[in-house]
Amino acid sequence: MITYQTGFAALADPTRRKVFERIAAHPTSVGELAAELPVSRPAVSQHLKVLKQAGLVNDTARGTRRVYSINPEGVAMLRDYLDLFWRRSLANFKTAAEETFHDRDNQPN
Amino acid sequence: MITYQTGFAALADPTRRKVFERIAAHPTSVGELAAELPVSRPAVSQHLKVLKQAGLVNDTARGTRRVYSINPEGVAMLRDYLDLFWRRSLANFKTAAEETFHDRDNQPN
DNA sequence: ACGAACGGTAAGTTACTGCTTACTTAAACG
DNA sequence: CGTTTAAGTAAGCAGTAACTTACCGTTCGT
Repeated sequence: MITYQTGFAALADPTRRKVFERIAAHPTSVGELAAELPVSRPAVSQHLKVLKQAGLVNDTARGTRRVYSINPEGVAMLRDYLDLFWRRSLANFKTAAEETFHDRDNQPN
Repeated sequence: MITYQTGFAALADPTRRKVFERIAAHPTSVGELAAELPVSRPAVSQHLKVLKQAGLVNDTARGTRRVYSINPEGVAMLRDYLDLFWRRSLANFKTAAEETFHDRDNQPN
């Protein structure tokens, strides 16, 4: 199942985020990623597994290679989560400011 | 410093995300959070420290209490990161589809 | 059919993270 | 002032996470 948990945990690791960003630049194979990064190929494989289970990437068999690309749905899900709480916090600021305004004559603070 | 690293890592822990969400609902004190969650008060304190260093929350002294609220800037930063890669992946899909279209006569596949 | 290329999996090690209890600090208030 | 209330800090422990090397399975080319 794709959850906020798996999504944010996937992006919490710096190496894995680099993998994610390279794939976002253009679809990439496992070996190509491993060549660009300072970790072994199995490490990249493990990171890709985590990213895939988080719903952040897709993979396609392409001969003996396996090409990974970004899954926009998972990315959008996390973005929308953050956007929700961003908007909510702005709304809270607004009402808090209004209450302070209304109370300013009664409550000298 | 506020980074993607600290931000995503902060939201990767389920308890910490609950803390974040409660604060987003309305500014809350440490003790109040601890009363609502299945962890000790020091644990909540430690989570709040991580969230604050990640730039996701602010705190204000309020007598002996300390009230935490959401920091919209940090939340927006993470949202914008995800939005960028979301848009980028959609653009990639589009160009990939166009290339497939152009090649359809030459490359039977 | 065989070898090479590519990639996933297993097992083990090291480092970090989240929790607890115990202690310290700071503000309010009689 | 001393006590109470609230919260941050320290130390220690258990679980997890990110690597490594070694191994196994598939697909392509000759």
